[in-house]
Amino acid sequence: MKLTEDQLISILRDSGHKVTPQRLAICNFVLSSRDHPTAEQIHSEVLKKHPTISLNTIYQTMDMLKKLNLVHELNLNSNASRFDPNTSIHINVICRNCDKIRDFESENIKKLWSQIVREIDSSPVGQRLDVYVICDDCKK
Amino acid sequence: MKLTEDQLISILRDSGHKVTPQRLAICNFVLSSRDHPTAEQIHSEVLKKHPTISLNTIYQTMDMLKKLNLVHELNLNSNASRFDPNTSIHINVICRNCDKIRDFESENIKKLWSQIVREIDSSPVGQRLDVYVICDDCKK
DNA sequence: CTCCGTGCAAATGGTTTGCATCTTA
DNA sequence: TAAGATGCAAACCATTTGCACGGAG
Repeated sequence: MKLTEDQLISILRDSGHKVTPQRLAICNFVLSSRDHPTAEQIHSEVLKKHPTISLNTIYQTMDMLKKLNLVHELNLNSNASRFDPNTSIHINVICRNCDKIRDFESENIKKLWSQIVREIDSSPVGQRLDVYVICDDCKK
Repeated sequence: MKLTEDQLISILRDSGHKVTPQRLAICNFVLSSRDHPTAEQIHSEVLKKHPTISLNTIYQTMDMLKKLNLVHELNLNSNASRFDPNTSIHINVICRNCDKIRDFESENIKKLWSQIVREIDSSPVGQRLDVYVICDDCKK
């Protein structure tokens, strides 16, 4: 995770949120995840340490993290959203078949992207770059 | 609409689909739309000419159009998907507040795309490029 | 002590499914 | 006449909402 626990706690307190063990557990898992988990997947992971935690709490915490811009939500064509702790400009390489997501970063692409965004006469508050592929596993 | 009715009918027949009045009505509306309508919006529009058409038929027809690559589906953070008849490479400028979508085209996007294809070691089958803004109406 | 967070349960609502009937080719 | 499309109703299921209780500050 790119944030230490102390940094995370500061961010929560500074933004007027209370620090609870459930919140810390959810944030620790999601922010260090490289797998773009669904709410359900976050839930079943955090259940291991907090056996009574509810899905509701996952959703509320993800709303909070979205507002703090610490995660992005990716709505895919399949039912469940996925959460991405990588909030820098990058490409989501997404398999059309199994929804697996791989992050792809490139300086060239960032440069071209910011050039294009400059042409749009509104100030952007975010972006999403998806490239759809059929992943190697699904090609078999 | 970029397709004549005859062209549309040929595409349907060639791909093994029957041509029904409902299908034509839905396709005519969606493919000429510049508004990224939801299934509900398509439904209430087509109801005017076909008072018994069901939402189910809208969904099935949109699935067909997606497979024919005549529309793209955009899942947004709000509940309902929107359908985009512009399947060329472009940017969706989306208002974070009201979900209004404006298409943005630029020569530089093609440059960006060929760069992406060059750098990613899988052949892309599609893409989605979003820029999120707060639109002028919502800024007020 | 007060407010916010948590967790349970119920509600919501877009989308999907099952199936009988109708239509196209 | 056979395969596929339509339309109605019911099912689905991720997410949201309401609310009483509990813990952080």
